[in-house]
Amino acid sequence: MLGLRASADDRLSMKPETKKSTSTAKRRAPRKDGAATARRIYLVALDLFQTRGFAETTMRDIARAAGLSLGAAYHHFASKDAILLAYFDEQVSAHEALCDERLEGVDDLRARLGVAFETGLDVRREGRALLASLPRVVLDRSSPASLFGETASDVRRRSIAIFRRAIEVPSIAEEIRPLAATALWAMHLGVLLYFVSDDSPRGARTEKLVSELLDLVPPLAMMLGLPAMEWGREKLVKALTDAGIPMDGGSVVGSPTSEE
Amino acid sequence: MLGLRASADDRLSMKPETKKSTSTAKRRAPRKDGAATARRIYLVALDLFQTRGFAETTMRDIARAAGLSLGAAYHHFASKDAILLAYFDEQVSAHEALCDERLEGVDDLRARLGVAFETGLDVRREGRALLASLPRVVLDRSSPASLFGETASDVRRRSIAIFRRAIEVPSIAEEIRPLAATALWAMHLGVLLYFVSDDSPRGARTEKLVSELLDLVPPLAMMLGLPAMEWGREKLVKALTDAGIPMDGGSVVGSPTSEE
DNA sequence: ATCACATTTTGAACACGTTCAATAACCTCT
DNA sequence: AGAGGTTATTGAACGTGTTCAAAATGTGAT
Repeated sequence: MLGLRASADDRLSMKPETKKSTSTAKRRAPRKDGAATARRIYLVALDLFQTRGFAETTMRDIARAAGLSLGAAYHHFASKDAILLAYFDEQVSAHEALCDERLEGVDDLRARLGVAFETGLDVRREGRALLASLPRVVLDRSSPASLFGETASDVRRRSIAIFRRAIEVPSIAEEIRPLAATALWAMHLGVLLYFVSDDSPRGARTEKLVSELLDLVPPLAMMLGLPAMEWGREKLVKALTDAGIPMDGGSVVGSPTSEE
Repeated sequence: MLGLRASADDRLSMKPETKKSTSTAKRRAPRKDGAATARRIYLVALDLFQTRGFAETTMRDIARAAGLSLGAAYHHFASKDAILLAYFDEQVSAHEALCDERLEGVDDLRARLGVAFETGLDVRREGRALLASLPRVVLDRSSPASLFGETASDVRRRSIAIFRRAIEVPSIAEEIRPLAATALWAMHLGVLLYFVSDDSPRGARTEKLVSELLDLVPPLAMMLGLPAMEWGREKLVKALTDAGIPMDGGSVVGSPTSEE
């Protein structure tokens, strides 16, 4: 009902000690149905999240609905946030797949951007309401299950990579692609933020906004590609790299020291 | 020790029912020291936040340190977030005052931008670590004490207004000032995000980043002011206003309906 | 002084996310 | 079959933010 795919299973369990017994060559068969239970919890939880909202759903509700005890639920998911995180992760996977598929054979920059953004919305349309809880999970450094640090920079990286592939056209110079991809990703985040509170039929309002904003990108890119702009381009890239902000999605705010 | 000013007192109590007895002309003298107690809680709380961190400080700690019971603390502040919010509010006030003061007599655009950004950092330098809790409070819609909706759009509005005043120079056309101010404010937010994890001496790294980024703004503004850019400007402004995103800070993500 | 009233304070309670030691179920190797 | 070890599950507990009815404390008018 939510478009989950089996490939997401290995990302469902986020407990660190899960992969510890790989010392010798012994392969231990998955016991009874550990992954299956995790998946059941996951599905039940998402259903509750969508119905009542994230904050209004308690871990006890989830455990009860999944037919487990509270402690058992915590055995499969390190935290409540981790369940949500798995969902966002899965959405990014879906976005990756759908976007790459529809990008096939499309050459025009504007069209490619349209695909990247449209598929991003398509994938999240059903779980739109749930998206409102994203900021808390994504931006809160203190929460251990939260990204921003390393725990799930993976999601960020992959999400940026989607836009990087979308702009792989001759009209966009190689050297500004990382920067452009990150900029588009940021724009995409802003669009999603708007998407959350857009109650027009199927998010039509957001679609229109995206369409008009994207119309501006190719001309802008063409301008920035002009030789007269070289000074600005170089200075911008230098300023950001000097500050330790890599443009490959490794770290968004780039803490100069602690990141390794 | 934190640069608090008396003018912030009226923003300290965020409970709605506080101002209800203004029916007749009777003026009831402030009882004993309601505001004073609130201020004591506020100061003690900030001290604890700075020392141990926001998440690690409990409301019970705050109440004990202020010599009150837990319930009494909640009488003065609706939530833990509300205390933090009061602090951010106060920082914006300090930014307003300091920036307007130093802006006096400065005409050059680049210099004015420098003042606006530098004072923004100056004001927050002491409480830098505490700033890390901002995203949670600012972006979480579910929390009642949190902005994003109406509760504290005031802070946002005033913060944007600072940058609006900074760009009131002839070289910036009237009609793009709202847009430019909001863009600068967003940039300022990004800078603050970087500031939080910058552990160079006094945030020197952030200073440098700001300086290099600001160098790019005047040329960019000049370019955007060119007649050839009119199409893009108009289209951008139209797209954003069509989407219900006002450029005066009323609502950042612009929920098309519920906002009134 | 006394009454009525608003504010302040208290202490106990609630629901929540999370942790933990103990126990049960199961697999693999001998 | 049994031993050793790993995983799954349980139920109780902890500490947290927040709420609430009741009591205390003051203020203004009678």
